[in-house]
Amino acid sequence: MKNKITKQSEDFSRWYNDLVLQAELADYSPVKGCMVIRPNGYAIWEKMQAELDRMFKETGHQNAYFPLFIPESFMKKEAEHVKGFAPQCAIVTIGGDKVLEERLYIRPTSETIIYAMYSKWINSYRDLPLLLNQWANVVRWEMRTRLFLRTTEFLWQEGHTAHATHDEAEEETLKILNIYTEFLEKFMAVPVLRGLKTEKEKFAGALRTYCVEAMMRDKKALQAGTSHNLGQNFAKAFDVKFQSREGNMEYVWQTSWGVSTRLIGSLIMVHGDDKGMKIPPRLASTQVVVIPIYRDDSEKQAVLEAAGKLIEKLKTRVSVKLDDRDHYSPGWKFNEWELKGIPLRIEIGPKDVKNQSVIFVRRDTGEKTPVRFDGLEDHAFTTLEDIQDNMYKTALKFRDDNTFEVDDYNEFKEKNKRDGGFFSMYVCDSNKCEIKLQEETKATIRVIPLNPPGGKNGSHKGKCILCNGSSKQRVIVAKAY
RNA sequence: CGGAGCGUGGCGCAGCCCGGUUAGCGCACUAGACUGGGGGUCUAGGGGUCGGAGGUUCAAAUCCUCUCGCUCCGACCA
Repeated sequence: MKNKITKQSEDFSRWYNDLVLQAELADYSPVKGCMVIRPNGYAIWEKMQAELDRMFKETGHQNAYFPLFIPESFMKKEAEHVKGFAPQCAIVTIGGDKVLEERLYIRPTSETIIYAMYSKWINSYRDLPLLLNQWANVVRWEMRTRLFLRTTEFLWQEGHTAHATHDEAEEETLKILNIYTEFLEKFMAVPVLRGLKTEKEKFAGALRTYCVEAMMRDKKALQAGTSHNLGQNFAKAFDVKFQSREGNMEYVWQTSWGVSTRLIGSLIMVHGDDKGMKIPPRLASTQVVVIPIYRDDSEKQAVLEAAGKLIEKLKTRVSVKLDDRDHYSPGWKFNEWELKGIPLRIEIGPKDVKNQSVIFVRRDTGEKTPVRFDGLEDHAFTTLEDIQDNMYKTALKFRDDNTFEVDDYNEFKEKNKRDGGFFSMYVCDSNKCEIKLQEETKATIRVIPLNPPGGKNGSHKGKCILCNGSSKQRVIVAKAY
């Protein structure tokens, strides 16, 4: 009965694996590098999908579905794109029992096949903007995998839009970045840094890649979502043209953007502790678990009856589950639900029934509070709101406490090695400095933040920490997943 | 692909060097009783041809060869 998970402080990586397996979020599959998402994990993904889907639709996007297989010739049309993805693709060469005339790539992402269709569907400026999204699985042949964070097959959504002008495409790219930010912060209680990827880190085939980056409890960065302004690169490769109002044939301006089941990994690593997972209330399919406590049959009857009535009231405001399994002790259940991250636990025993009150136990703080039967459902609701809020604040404070402004390379190297964290520093645009940085410190430029804090005299400019060359603004450097 | 480690009931391991009764332990599981406000106790059970193939031997979980898989650390990536 001692399925203790490894302590975070002992070995973060083992802690993560233990948690994922023991909280029954996912399991290793018989296929190398792939995972099985178990009901506990999938429930979180469904919640994420529901919220994001709503946000996409509210901003005018529609869902569609494109094939899993992509003709090899499509993959090869956009030069940068092929270069970026060819090394990590799975390819079907046989169909039925015949060798295929043209090999079929299993989509690592769907730009190519979607834009082949766009070129067919888009004729006039009246057809724009075209705003589609698909929920799908994709396959990338990874060398090293980790549950949720990097698996050979994963689930995601990919949005693909086409616009008449560069500015509209840019606006769309940023609009999505805002949606991701809002989703991460409001629902996942994960604070993010928004900004631009460097040339080196951007998506293969994009003009610009924007991203949201979050800090995990081990102070490493995780890219939680990306939004690409594709410019006209794919439009040219796939001949996606439209006739403008003025009658000219022009290439469309495109965007693509996505978040994946990796978000579940970030949820775990941002909030989890030595007891297990912490699901933010807004993503919890079960927000409250009620644990009845009794000794004999007469107590059991009285407690369950009272619990039943309370649950009816609770159901009007929160999602609640009664754990009336008889073969586990209350203590066992406490640990079990804490491991699984249920935000709020309500204990009800004979004493409570007598007092017309119950005990609330918060997963975020562990705090125990007696609460009267009267108005219980409202109290549960506001407690959940408070948990949601507190989880965000705690994560934000952790990130802020571990973000450092540095102007001396040696100081950075030492601190990065010793403590880790996010480092705000000046780095110039040259690829050379970026590569040197990575080679010498294992840290990379995670993001060039939007709206950087102003330097002295409101200027953002500074000297590159490596070569002393000029740098337009501070960037965030960190070790990353 | 390079380095390290590991494959023994569902899970975690011991046994292996130094071959030899019936392959053992903890947890989980089943039945029952007592229990129940932070992972309860006792009793009685079920379950393994030791990753796979080949070899050495009177005899292999144990020695040898090959092979497959997994985890961790690096190079690639959401």
